[in-house]
Amino acid sequence: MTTRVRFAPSPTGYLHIGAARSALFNWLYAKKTGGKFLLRIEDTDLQRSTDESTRSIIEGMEWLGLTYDEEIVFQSANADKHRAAAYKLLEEGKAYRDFTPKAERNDATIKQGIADRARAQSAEGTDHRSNPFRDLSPEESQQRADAGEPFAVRLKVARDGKTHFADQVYGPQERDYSEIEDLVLLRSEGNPLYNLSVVIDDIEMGITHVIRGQDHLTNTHKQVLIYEALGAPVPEFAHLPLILAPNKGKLSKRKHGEVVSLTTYRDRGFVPAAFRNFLALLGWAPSDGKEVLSLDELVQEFSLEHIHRSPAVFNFQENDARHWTDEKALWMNSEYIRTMPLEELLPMVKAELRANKLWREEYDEDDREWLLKAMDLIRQRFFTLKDFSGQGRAYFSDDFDFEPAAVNKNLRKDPNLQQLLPALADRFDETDPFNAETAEATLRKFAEDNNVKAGLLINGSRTMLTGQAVGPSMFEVFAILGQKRSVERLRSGVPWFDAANALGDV
RNA sequence: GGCGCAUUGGUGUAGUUGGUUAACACGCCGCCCUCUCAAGGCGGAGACCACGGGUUCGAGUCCCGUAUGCGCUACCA
Repeated sequence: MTTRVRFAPSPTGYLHIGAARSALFNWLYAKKTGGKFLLRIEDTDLQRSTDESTRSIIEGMEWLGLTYDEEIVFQSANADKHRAAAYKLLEEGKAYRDFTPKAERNDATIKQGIADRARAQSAEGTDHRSNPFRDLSPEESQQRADAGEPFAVRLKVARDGKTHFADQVYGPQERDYSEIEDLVLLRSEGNPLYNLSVVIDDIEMGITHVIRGQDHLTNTHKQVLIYEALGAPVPEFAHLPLILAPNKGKLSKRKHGEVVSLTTYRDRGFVPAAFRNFLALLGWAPSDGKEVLSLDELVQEFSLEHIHRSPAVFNFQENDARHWTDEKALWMNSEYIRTMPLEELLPMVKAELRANKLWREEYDEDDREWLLKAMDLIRQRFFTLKDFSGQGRAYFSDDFDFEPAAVNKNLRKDPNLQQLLPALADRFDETDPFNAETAEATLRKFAEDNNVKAGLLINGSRTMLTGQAVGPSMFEVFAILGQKRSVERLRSGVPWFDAANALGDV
């Protein structure tokens, strides 16, 4: 039997990184076992579901390279089947009509309400089987329904016994029936509830392995009960440890904002493969400890057995721009940027330059080689794709900013540079051919002639040519920027030496 | 309130059948390299393996208890 797994998000917001990880693990498992990976949008909550959210989920998965194998299933389209299943159980006496009037619940105090009710029930001595309608005769139940009295349909959970299932991650699980209420299958308005819908859809889609967040672990017992009532085979389950915020609390948009949204990583210059790689390491690790893994390696190494049982903390620091997300994610991204094949990096750099009006059509043709060399030179110290248009701007445009600190440190510090740099420009102008080696020879000779340290000229040049205090080897920079631009920029710096024009004492 | 799950350095993890100086990665610090910053190389700080009891010659690994965190407990998903 080929394995069939699914990712089943509800489209009530952006794609959460925890959900993205679930999608990834399902996808990896499907590939690993040669099975199918399906996508189901759980849009039964029509109030909260939006098309925009559905689009963002699909986009996010595309970005991560998680392709699904069959048509997307929209859960709302299956409501009739869910209802039919509930009615079938009703007919068979495995479910019953509950005519208790629907109680209004307040989302904000729901947890407290649950605890309060539990306490009250325990004081009264009532239990999960105390519903007065549980044992109503079929005839009377039918009569009241025919008379138009509203009712919910509840599963009739047996008084004695236990449910069992073997979770692939958490091991054998069992739960006494007495702990499980007669769960509602159908609301009084006739709409199916989550636990029913998932089960029916999973049966319908032929799902063999349900891989999802640990928050569903205890609900699984209820679902097992539904499978059994329906006489359907129960799939394998594998629950994934949750991803927590640094304070070990729940990672949520309301509290933590955009760090939890997958699209943030796309928008802030992550390489999809890097983020995917990072995500794979949250709650899972390959047996050999190797952490930088290609997609193929990920598929090869992936196994449910190596999934952790304890929750993983997504380690970012709020209100700290430098550590806005997990440092390991940032490191992983830089690792990919500086080591991945240039040809693969190129389209991403192109998109980034384009978005900032730094792209020139020649980069696709005559200047393609130049672009690849420039990328290779500057990517060594970049962390995100954004750096190509940010720190890297001076390589693609003459219109770039000077960092005040760099100007102070490398230019204003020594007034002699005011004459030295233009003079160096004159030497460069006569250097032929002009390349990294000749630029170095020229500069060092010039330094000697003028009895100054080469470092002074090198650092001054760096700031003149790139606006920055840090960057690649300067001779490589001269070479990549070329003779003309190097000379121009060395000559153009008069204002920086003027104290009145100071950028402020940084 | 009940039930469940978890607990190895700041973070991610390895440590699958009890015997290790508790390993690796990120981060942090230092040195080398050097025109700067990275990268790279080398080294370092940082964990009484949540706590308390057992079992055992021996426990991060097994058992019991406690604490803490999280989850579920809903006519939410």
